[in-house]
Amino acid sequence: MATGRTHRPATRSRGIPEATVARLPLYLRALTALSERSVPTVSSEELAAAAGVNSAKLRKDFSYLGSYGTRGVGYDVEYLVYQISRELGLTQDWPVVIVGIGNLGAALANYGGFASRGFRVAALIDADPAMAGKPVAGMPVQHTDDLEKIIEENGVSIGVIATPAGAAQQVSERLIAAGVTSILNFAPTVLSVPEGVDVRKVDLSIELQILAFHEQRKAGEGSGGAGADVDADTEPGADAAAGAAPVAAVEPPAGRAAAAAAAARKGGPEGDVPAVMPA
Amino acid sequence: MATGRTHRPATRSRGIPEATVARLPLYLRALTALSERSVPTVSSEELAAAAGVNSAKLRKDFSYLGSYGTRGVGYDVEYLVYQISRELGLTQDWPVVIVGIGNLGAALANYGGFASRGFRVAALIDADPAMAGKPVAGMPVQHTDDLEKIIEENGVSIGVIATPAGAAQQVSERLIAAGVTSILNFAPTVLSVPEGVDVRKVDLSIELQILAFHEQRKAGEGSGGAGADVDADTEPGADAAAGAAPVAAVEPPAGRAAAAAAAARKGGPEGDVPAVMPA
DNA sequence: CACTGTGAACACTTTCACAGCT
DNA sequence: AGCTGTGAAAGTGTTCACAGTG
Repeated sequence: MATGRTHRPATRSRGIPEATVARLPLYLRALTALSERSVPTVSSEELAAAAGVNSAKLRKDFSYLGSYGTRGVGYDVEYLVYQISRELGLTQDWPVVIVGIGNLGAALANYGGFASRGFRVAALIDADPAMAGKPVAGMPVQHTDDLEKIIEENGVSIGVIATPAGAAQQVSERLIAAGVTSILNFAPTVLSVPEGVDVRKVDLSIELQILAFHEQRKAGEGSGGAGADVDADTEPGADAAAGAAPVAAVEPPAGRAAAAAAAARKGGPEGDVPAVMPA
Repeated sequence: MATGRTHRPATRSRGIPEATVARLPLYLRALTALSERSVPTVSSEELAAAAGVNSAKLRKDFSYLGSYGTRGVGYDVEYLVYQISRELGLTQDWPVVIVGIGNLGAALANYGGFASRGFRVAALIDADPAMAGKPVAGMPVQHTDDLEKIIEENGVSIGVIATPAGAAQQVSERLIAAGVTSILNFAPTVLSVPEGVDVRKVDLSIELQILAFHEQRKAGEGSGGAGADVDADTEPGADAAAGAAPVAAVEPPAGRAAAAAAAARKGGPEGDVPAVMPA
């Protein structure tokens, strides 16, 4: 148990590390695939490979759930599927609402994996009156005016926000006031929410920017100010140059005034990073 | 990602921690907003609040980039925008291709923030011949047959996969063979790629499952230890919330046979967690 | 004085390596 | 013999608190 920070009740340690929780869905997916192929048992090694992690990590993760394996044999697939599902709360049904039915919202609504795993789309909500009543994914879009009613009547506690950035904060406040306590936010904004409400964020441009950072490292940078590509991110086993990365030279640093000008030029036509979808 | 091997050169390295890299886009977004309001300087405290992190973390993050602030004053907004953009590689143009133009692919193609920040959609690619030529986001969809040609001609090094799960691995292999070295994967599969290729994953059902886990904690389970929640990001506001969360009790554990049966019952109609979009 | 920049403490995560069970 | 489960070590990330500076 290591250093218990404050006093954790010595009961069955219910404290599953966040990093482990984030991997459970991965294991579950791999296990489900095995289950469909009627594979009865897996070793930590096999399952880890399927989930894309290493086996020590997997075993450690499972050890937080309990001792569900059999030494010398491995894990019973069906049993583990059940245990992980239960741990994740997927043995109950979670009604969710999707707010903002643009391209992205529609894509989410059509997402099959939703229904198959304990989640049920209870309603699609959009602010555009022209959308109201239109069927999306076999379900009529409802107007934002009814948001509170919909949340309450369906006992919704998880909301998905797929609105433009400008609307997201307000939508989140209405969702929360109506009883939602978990939000999955696709709008490119930081939501500020009261304690006790969980927010997870999915943000395309952040992901791309992180990729660009690493991509830049791979490309050139052999010499000069920035130093060698220290973080031996990986060996260029397969020649990174193949793709002829863009060569545009980075403008050299300059005095603050000049730099500021350069930065200002970048200001796009749109305001802040705009919303993922237009309506 | 990179198996960090043995000794790290003790040179005061350019090694920016991954966690910091992941936050730079957040800072950049907040700074861009300030820049548009012509705010000349920010303190770490203010900027941190806008980005949803705490100020110590922000200062530490910036310290990896260099000393870009002024003691007693704060940071010059324009200057920081430029420095972070440069660090992230956004001063150059990154052509990207999107493969799989279903609902999600179309949503991504229409995503405005793409273009405004160093990323340019070079092509939309889909396997459906019926899609070929159709305009999406003002751009004709091209057929998968031409994938390699498109990648090479445009010098694309970043690919976005928005295909069904079943196609993702193969698509990634073709992208990589053609020169792509960074992939943003929206398909619910673990991609296996050679060393030197970065993959980032965006997965709706994983995010929902993580939310469900925490949601479940909030609902029942009042007695046990774990009380705190995930991410205490912003300042505590009103504690309100108080939603009526679903109360359905989790089925009690049972003997292995019974549990397995229960688990089996859950097997969804669809195969594995299906793709986000139908292509 | 206000605010940055940073060493040092602390907390969390991953990895190692092996004891222990079947 | 084979594989799980887990302490302990190593590595990463976060927070504290204050020295240093404009």
